[in-house]
Amino acid sequence: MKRAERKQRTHQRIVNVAARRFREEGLAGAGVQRIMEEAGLTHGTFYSHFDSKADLVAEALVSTLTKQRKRAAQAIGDRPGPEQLARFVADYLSRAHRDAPGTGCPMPSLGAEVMRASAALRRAFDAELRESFAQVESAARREVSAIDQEEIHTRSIGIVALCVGGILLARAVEDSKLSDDILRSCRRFAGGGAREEKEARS
Amino acid sequence: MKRAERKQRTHQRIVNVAARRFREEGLAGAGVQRIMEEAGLTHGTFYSHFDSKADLVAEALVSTLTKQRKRAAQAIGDRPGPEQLARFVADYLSRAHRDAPGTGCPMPSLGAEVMRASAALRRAFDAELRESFAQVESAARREVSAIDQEEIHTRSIGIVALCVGGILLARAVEDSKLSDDILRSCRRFAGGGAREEKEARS
DNA sequence: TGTACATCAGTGAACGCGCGTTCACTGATGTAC
DNA sequence: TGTACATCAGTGAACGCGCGTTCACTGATGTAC
Repeated sequence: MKRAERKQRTHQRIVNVAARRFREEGLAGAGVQRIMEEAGLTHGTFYSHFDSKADLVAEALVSTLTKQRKRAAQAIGDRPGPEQLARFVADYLSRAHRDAPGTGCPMPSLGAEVMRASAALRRAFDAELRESFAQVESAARREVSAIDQEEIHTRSIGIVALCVGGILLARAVEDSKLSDDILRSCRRFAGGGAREEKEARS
Repeated sequence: MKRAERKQRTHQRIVNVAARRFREEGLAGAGVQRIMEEAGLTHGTFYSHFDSKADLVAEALVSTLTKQRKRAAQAIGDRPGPEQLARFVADYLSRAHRDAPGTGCPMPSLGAEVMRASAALRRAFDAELRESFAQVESAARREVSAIDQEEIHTRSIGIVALCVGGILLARAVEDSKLSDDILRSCRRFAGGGAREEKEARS
């Protein structure tokens, strides 16, 4: 079974390269040939690993969203307490995250292309997004003392949208002072003001 | 001077078609040839109107951001009062806006591509975004009674980011119930809960 | 254990296509006398 | 006012390029006897 093992490793290598390049250059901007080249292969063998580029996109997208949740879980930490949500927000809306689209959350960088993609890809995105909402919701449940379940739900989705929009805008502008201002304002608006100077991702 | 006038009208027609198609299909997805075809012209004459596709992109982007502010101004209305911000949010985070990317705000649909674009385009985006922040800020100034200037600034940027992220996510998911939930939650999170059932864009 | 064979991950050339861009041209429009 | 000419918005064919995809092949790896 060594052959299958090696193939699987190659497969994963392609997915990893693609996941980074898609986030950096967009789904349309990152081509099969250059992804394969960076993975140390000729583009001919691509189709022995994937049926089509769309398959690679789907696998890479799910992979990055899963990794993003792992990263968020690390930022939130395992100590329960009122600061869990604030830590998530501080990590997500950090300068480090803004400056590294290739290793960050795929929602700001690929969301618009997902919106134009096939129903199948959007369904996959759906499922992943629900997981992310649930993750934030469970952190929110321990955050502010006296809010009801519905408000926790509302607040969790709102914070995720705020984070995604904040990173998107902070990356799109040219002036770095404006960009920093966007990050800072979004962190405060999310209620993470108390920890705003602590940026987990350095 | 009739010739110049006619040319200018043609020029504007191209920009209008492009502005819609860019938002619908992305900057990379909308090609010069099909834009020209839809404007009722052959693609050959494109370069008597623009130096390059990048020029068209810049002009279309500025045009749509300006129009977006006009639309927002209309939604906010001219009556001063505490509901101005809520009206902006209700209009922006409406199902109608979500379902019509081609005529809506370009930030959710094109933000990620702007982030990868030239410094020149990002500077143009910069300037437009500042105007949009200022518009929301002036509405926010009349909204909640006792908040200081800095909080108004923070809140305005936060609300814009929330709106952009909310529309982005609401468009990307496949399940319409989840999408509606995202819009509703973001409206409430923005503090626009009181008016949430009133969707200005029908 | 040694050899002959089958497998299949990876190679490299080629495909049709649409992209952004160029350019020699046409012919209606507006101007000059 | 009528005519001859210049202008230039728009035409249509062509360019080189990189895209996603296909396919006949090679040669190292693992298996069977």
